[in-house]
Amino acid sequence: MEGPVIARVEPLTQSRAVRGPFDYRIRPDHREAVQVGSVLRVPFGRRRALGVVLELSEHSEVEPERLVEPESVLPSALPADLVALAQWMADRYCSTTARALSLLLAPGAAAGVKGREMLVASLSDEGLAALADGATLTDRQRDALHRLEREGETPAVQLGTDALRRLEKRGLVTMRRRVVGRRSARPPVAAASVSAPQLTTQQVRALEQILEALSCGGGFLLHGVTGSGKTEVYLRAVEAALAAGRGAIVLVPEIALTPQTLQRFEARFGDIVAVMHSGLSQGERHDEWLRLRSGRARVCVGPRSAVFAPLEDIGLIVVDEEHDASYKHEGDPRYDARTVALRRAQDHRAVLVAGSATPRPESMLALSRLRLQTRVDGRPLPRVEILDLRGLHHPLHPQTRMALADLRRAGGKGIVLLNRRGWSNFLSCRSCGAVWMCPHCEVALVLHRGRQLLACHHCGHREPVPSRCRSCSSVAIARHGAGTERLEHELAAALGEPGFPVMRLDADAHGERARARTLAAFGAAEAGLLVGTQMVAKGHDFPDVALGVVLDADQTLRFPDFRAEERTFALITQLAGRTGRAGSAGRVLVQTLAPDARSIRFAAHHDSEGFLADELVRRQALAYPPYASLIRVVCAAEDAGHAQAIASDLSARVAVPGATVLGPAPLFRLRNRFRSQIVIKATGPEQAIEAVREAVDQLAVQASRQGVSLSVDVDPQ
DNA sequence: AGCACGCCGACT
DNA sequence: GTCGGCGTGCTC
Repeated sequence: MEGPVIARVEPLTQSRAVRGPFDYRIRPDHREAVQVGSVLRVPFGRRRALGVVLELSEHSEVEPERLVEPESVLPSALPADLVALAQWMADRYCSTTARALSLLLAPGAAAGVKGREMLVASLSDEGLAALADGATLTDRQRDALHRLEREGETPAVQLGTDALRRLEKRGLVTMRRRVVGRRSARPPVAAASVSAPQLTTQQVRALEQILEALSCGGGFLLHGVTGSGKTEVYLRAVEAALAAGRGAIVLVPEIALTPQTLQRFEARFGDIVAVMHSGLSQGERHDEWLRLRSGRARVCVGPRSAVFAPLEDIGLIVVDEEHDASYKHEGDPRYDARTVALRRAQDHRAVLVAGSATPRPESMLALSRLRLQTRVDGRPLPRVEILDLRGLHHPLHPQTRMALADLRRAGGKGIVLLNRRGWSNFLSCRSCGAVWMCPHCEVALVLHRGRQLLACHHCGHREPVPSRCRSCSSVAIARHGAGTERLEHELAAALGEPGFPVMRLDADAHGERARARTLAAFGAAEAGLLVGTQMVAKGHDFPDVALGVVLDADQTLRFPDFRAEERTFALITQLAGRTGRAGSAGRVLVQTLAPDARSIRFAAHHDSEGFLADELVRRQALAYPPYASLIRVVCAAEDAGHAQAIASDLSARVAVPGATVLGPAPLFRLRNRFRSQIVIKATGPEQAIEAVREAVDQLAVQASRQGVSLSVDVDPQ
């Protein structure tokens, strides 16, 4: 018996119109290497493509003369369970197997990233003899040989490559290239060597339930106020999973600014942790992936893509800050890492623990809840005051101004949150009224004064700041609205002084490094203000923040979306969670034009219980998630008619019992493409997903020929 | 006849 | 996504 000779291969094309699998005959010399999950280079049409083996078989339906052989087998094959996961994702998110597989491949596998090689030297027999018989050697050469004798094979750079090269010529050392891991080895840390803090009663109770489920699987929502010690519960649960000989995945939101969580895992578990973060190069990611695949690392900490960590046996999956929007992938397939985590946990009979201070209604319904109601340091929650901004013409409420002045006088720290970047929202001409718009999108350009440009926040278009109006040549240009840049400027002018710095943190603040520096500076400062977008409310733990201010709480509320309330509640609650100090509770001010909005009221009372109960009632009454599923399909094309036509065709095809189809409705033009959207609301998601998948598959060829791209979003955010 | 273009199917 | 084959219709 020579084993299977046919490989069913999915070619990794991005096109919806190309569907595999395609059969290939496996060469005898490839038979051992080719497994389910193997990545092959295959002839495909008159081109070559990468493909992933979905299945092995003895037979093929294809006529033998048409079968060809793969050219090569790439290293870093995908584990079989991830191949199955990709196929499930393709179905669930109405995408293609090839696109899903591309997301799960080892980082850089497609680009041919390999292990990094390093020149290493070792002592030859002649070299050993030379040391003994006192051959002519320079001091440097003698040192090098002695070290090689003591330590064996050593990286050449440590001994001086030039000296070694001469020794090599004389035959005293041998040099070769060796594949090495890119990340500097971290010291293994014994679990006991890092002192773990004493757990609170509630932490103990939560942990007990999680540990009990480790043998059979289960899903938990760890609902705990900020500072209630959720991370310590995760750490203990991971420890237990490791002790049971299994692995763990810890998902964290995509904020490169919170290395704290990563560091706690590394400090507790040492080199058994693979950390995926945005600071790693592609090669480093690849090496971390290999460490997981080979079992050298058994814990993976990282953002949403870490849910695809190639672990053999997963005992636990943690989703930290489970309400965070970054768990939703914005490319195709538009997967939700929380949903995928649940699926993977089921596959591996693992426990899922989703933690948050502001959980989603979805998780309330789907998971069993564990509560952490007290903070580990006993700190009380801050007083939250709602400031009615109606009828006021100044962007700062008098009480806000007073509070800021008091803060400066007392020498404390404060965070001011404004969810709007830039200097001014939009510019208009005072004489003819023309508004500066993005040439590619139907949105106004935002003024960035510091960078001296107008920018489109949707497509990235930028242009110089105008000195006169394009249509009427007037030089009178009005700047409307204020963003974080202007706010920082004005607060610095009004309050800033050497002992009271005003800093800004938003997506504009040049690069991750600069942001990390800003955070470090604010963390270390005795007093001062941190001004920024929602970024400032996420994940960072600064001690001693006495005042938190939300300048425009309605900004998220005005968003035309059924999750607007949830987002607003979360934003205020997260900021409140960051406010307060050991001695005093701190204070949070919420400026709003809608002081009676439910989300704002509940947040002011720290009542996530009440908010969730109320929100669930509302969702049920309106038949919104989690009581129904939404599927959004966007058709985009340079030709408005084509986009509209495909959308209409789609909406006619997806009508299934139990589903309501809304639209097609036009969306604003984006990146030079007109867009038309339909939304399907269904009580039973499976049927609706299947209907959409079929309709999209049928229309895929026609759409691509008309230059229409289809984007399906199951459970949109 | 020669060719540009659009449509359509194939890709193992 | 990309290619080639094929039909149509225009031009030399």
